[in-house]
Amino acid sequence: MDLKTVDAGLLQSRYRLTKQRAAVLRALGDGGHLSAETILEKVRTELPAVSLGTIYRTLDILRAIGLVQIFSFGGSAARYEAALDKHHHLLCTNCRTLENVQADGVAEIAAQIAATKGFSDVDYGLTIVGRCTKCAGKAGQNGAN
Amino acid sequence: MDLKTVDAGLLQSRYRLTKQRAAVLRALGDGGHLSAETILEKVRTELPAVSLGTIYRTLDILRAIGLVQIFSFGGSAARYEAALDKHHHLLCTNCRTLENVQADGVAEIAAQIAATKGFSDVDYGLTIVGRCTKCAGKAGQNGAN
DNA sequence: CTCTCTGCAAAGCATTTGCACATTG
DNA sequence: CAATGTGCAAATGCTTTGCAGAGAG
Repeated sequence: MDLKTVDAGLLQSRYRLTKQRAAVLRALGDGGHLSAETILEKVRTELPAVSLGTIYRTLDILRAIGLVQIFSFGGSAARYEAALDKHHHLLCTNCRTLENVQADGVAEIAAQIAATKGFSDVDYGLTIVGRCTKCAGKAGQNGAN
Repeated sequence: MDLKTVDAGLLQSRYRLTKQRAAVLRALGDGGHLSAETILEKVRTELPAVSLGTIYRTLDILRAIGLVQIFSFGGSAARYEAALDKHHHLLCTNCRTLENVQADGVAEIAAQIAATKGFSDVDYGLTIVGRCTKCAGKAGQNGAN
């Protein structure tokens, strides 16, 4: 993630650019899908006193500005990622690994449905779940929303 | 939902057919997207002593058998519905109303991506979020996973 | 200087679980 | 009967919040 964009995003907003916020964005810069807890650990390597509350508050702000995207799936902790390109998610229900994928055509389908129903300010997300190659044996879970 | 299917589903499984489980399925029969709490209220009209723990345990079993589908989105309580046809979800981020929609072409897209990545036992779900006609003014949320 | 942010600790909710008793097959 | 399910209540895990002091602009 481009730090100029990051700082600009915060500065242009009504929010202040603090070292905690910059650190959270830096933690997400590597492109992973991180839980709040994991982000806390990463941020604490530079700022040992940060609290989990601040992480959550920061992530919420960054989401509001559009710099961060949340992925939450059934029960366990939500995962956060830098909002770069539009993409979809491929989740292994066994090892819970999450991967980004591109999917042509979904945008049109979603836009068309939304238009039919009179929705505005539309966003959409396709989540594909299953067993990844490494987890190909084992008991199965159901449902992808 | 067809009760013959329901009972058969439970009987064919290794699970017992208790009055609580039948009642939960009946509560979902009307086709709504219900929270565990709402299901509890409905079930208590016939079985006043049922506990929330039992509702959750039952829903989990019914999901495992494939009779029930979960929809969970960012933070708030999950919603459960009878698993009838394959469909997708249209969610108003303001009033949180949830509607089922059909979407041609998504199955193929998802199957193709899953195949490329070597996934097995695949399921997928498209969630479209936005502001419904009734909520067309107001501040906006972000992200659809 | 003023207003916003942070750390801390406590609270909040949704969901899960241990245990003794009730029920099913 | 033996195995499984249930109610109750306590526990858990993730996330949010109130407050007093610290920091940004």
